[in-house]
Amino acid sequence: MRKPTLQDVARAAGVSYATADRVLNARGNVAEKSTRRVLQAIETLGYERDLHAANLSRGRIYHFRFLLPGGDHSFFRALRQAVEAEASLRRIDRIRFSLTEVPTLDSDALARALEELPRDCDAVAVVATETPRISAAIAALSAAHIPVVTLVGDAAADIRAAYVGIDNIIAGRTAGRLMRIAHMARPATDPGLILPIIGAMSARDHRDRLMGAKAVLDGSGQQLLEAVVVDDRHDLMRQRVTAALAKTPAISGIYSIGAGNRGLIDILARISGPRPFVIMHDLTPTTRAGLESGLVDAVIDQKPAQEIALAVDVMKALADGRELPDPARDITPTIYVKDNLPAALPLTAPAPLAAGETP
Amino acid sequence: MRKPTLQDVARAAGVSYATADRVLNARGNVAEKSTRRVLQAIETLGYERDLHAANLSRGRIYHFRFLLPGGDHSFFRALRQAVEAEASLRRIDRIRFSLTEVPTLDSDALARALEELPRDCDAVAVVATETPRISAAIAALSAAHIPVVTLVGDAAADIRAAYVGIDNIIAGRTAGRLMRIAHMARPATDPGLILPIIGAMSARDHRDRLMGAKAVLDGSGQQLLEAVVVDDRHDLMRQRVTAALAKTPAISGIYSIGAGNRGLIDILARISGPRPFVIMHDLTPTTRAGLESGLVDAVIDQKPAQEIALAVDVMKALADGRELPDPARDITPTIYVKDNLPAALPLTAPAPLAAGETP
DNA sequence: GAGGGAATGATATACGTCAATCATTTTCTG
DNA sequence: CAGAAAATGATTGACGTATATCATTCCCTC
Repeated sequence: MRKPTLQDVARAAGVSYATADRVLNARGNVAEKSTRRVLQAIETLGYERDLHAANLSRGRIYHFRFLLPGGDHSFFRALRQAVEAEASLRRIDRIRFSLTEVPTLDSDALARALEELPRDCDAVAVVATETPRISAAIAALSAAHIPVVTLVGDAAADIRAAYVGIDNIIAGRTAGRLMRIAHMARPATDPGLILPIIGAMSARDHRDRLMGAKAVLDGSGQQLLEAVVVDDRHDLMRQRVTAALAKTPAISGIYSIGAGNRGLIDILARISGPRPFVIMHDLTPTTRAGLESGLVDAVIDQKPAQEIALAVDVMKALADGRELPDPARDITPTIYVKDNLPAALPLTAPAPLAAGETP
Repeated sequence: MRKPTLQDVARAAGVSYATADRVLNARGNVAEKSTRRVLQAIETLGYERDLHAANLSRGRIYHFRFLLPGGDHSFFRALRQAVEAEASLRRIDRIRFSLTEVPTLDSDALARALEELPRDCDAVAVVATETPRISAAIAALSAAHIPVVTLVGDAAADIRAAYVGIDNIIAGRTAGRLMRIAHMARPATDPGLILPIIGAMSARDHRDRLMGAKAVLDGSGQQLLEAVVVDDRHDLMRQRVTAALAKTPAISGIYSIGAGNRGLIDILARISGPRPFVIMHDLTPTTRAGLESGLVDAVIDQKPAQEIALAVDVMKALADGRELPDPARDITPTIYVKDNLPAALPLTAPAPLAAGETP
């Protein structure tokens, strides 16, 4: 009862191995009748090509390229580290990675990087924004049979092969929901004031989050103040949020949509008396410390490591022409509170392997 | 710059392929000097055995056995479905699964199943409870070089090879934290009453969750009432929780620790006026509907599909004698609210493959 | 029914490893 | 130093597929 091989298929179809191979690999010069008989045999035997044997024979090594924003923002650093981690895990699967850093928030630089990308790879993953030039570059890659997976931020849906990342409107809605929960016991006469803090209004993901939060808070009674813009910078965060708190002392909730949270935590630490309910994005050393110290109440995370792992699974499936992996492993915004932070410890120590011992 | 093969290693070590093979596969009859030179060559060349070629040569097919509770509890059904899903995904990796259903909550039956388990597999995954007989059975399997991975519930940590699942104390703490957040705006004179509902006090996971919640709520002002025990049954849930609500109308929060939530949702739907803040466990059709309708405020989930996927990764790594996979993909209790529910839709439709087209 | 192109079969080599055999060389022991 | 034991080298046939070559057979057309 072992798995059928192509030999078995050929025998069952009453043709030679060579013909079965010609059908399987679409080499042409096969009579329609033979093609049908081979496909029929594949069907009835439940034949599946042994990918590992095939790749071994071809000497194939997968090559996946990542185009990720550089710079020292914690989130992108985490993404890049996740790529390194996957690289060492997947070497065994004959997968090679290339990681190119692109200037952050520079859509022309990204477009150029995509245009100049060497066509020597099996798939590309890129943190995209939606501009015509970038869309054109992605379409060109697709035309060259290099599927493009968008990561974190999406491009036009009909061009890229798949998007792996959270929906930022949903992330914003989730934050809004937590705000409602934190405010639900307040008296109707004082439902609460919520201050959103944003990196830039031009950033699509930030706008989406704000929009999502607003949608959930509408009609809840809580008033959403005008967003403070801080350019993802700690210093501007300190300045402008301090000013906002001075102007509106009754603020009962803060939703920090982008980065620069170190500045916000400094401010929170100095507040005496009741602190507002605070939600931040992305689990970084800073936000984690904020949760642990109790200055931050919730962090909404997109699990960069899992995102990269899923992206690699998707790219592999695309390269093999297989179905895309289980959507149940899809990325949804994760809520971290003080108590469900992931451990920084390994699962369990591996059993030591004696020298020369074979698995 | 292709990957070095064992031939390359042999050449570099100045020995024949046969000797290098004898070292790599610990076949014995090799001089210590040769062993050293080969290991040295492996080191300097960075040689890694090509697992796929090796398995092809051996004709090896991995065989993993799952021992999962049967019955129609949604959570265990989800676990079993996840195994089926992995089975079809991993067939390509030459992994075969066997799934045995064991009576729920019957530790003797589980122990027997473990004792009688055919020794024809490469690893076992089991939803374990901690009894001496089960521990002994697991130890026996380990002694027979069959690593055992515990799932959902752990056994003695020094016997099993790895545990894949959430920490239920942490899950309980997370629920407690959400309760605190939902109650944080209440006046000090009326901090709130919280009703825990439990399946059975004898269930370790339920006890742990309750303990975790209690730890976080201690000192918060909210009073944790005595737990109502409902045996994970809808009918008892309806009866006893109705009674509890009648007796203590001021209940402001309900923490349902186990199953039987269909009964609870029936009750909640009938409440007119302000409803208590409700937390349940495990995303099932029932709890999902509860979230969507607004009767339930939060669900704490352990992501069974991901849990199974991680367990398979772990078993594969154990079977290959490799390091265990990235702990960053570890399982932490996930908080679902109305707005961050996972989509039931696929990631993206796969590109259609022309007849006979080769990937 | 001959000629020509299309279709098919037979066969070989390679991919990297495992597992085995057999001949040969080295090392050890008394 | 002989003889035995240990170590090594050389080689071979799997595993399932890819890819290529060459000879043969089939079918269509004129």
